[in-house]
Amino acid sequence: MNIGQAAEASGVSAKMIRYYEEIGLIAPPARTGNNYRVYGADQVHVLRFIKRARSLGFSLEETETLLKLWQDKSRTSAAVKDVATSHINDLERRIAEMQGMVKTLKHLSHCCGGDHRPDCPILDDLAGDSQAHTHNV
Amino acid sequence: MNIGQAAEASGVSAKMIRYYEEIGLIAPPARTGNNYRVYGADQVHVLRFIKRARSLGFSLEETETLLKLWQDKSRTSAAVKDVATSHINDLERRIAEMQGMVKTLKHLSHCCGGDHRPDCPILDDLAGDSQAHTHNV
DNA sequence: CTTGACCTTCCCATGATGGGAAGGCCTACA
DNA sequence: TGTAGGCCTTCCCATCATGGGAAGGTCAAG
Repeated sequence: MNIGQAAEASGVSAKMIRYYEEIGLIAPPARTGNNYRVYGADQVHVLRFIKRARSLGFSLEETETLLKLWQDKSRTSAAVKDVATSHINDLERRIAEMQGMVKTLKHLSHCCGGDHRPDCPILDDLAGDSQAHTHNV
Repeated sequence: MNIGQAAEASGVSAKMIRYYEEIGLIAPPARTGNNYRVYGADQVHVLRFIKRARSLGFSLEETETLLKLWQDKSRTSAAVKDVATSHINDLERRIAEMQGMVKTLKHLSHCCGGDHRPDCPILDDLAGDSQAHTHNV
């Protein structure tokens, strides 16, 4: 299987497959006489594993850890769970951060007329105008 | 005021102030005879505006738009609100995406023993083992 | 024999930020 | 007067994951 077909089969672009090889995430595949990379079902399986891990938001570094655990038959499930848990914590931290932004922005937007006039509490807030923090009740 | 003091006063690092100047987000400041950048209260105000916009998750490109609107006295608040609204939508999309990841990960973690044994539904899921999607009820 | 679809490597760009080197300037202190 | 250290300057490099594209080799079908 050439790289294009492996990309098709795994959902990982050819560009990324080469990159993963370059950074040592995956092993260099065999080459044909014309220097083309050749992949088998096993490598495609690994690529799909990576793809799935990435889609769950794991970094390539975390993905590498998970890949090694996957291939280590003497791993403990606790080790895997640790990786997952710290990733969950990271995601939840980022979610909370963004939710804070959304909350502020929605409040400001709500207070903004959104009309033809220039007066805008959103800009007032960005400009540090404390007036903007006052709720017009 | 030198760049270090402007950084201190605005909360934007000297490194970033120079970068914002380089990309045209802020105007090049005056220079002293020894080629040092000099900032006044106005420039610090702009930097604080940028800082605040960044803390609300606006990209530098969006921040530039907001800065221009801020400085344009004939702006409409609708124009500002549009920028804020599309940013809110973007944040909410990303939040939902991450929440989906968290949901899946929590489910898998819940199903994972987290003990000394190697059996792990998290890895099974990443490996595409459909068994892992089965809820053990 | 040509055309088009592959493949190869190499370089560059993204977005926002930090690190650090090499060198210039200024101030305080001995 | 010399020097130490704390600023400043520009320039280059690294991050993280991905894509774009050029220049050139290979292969299969027509």
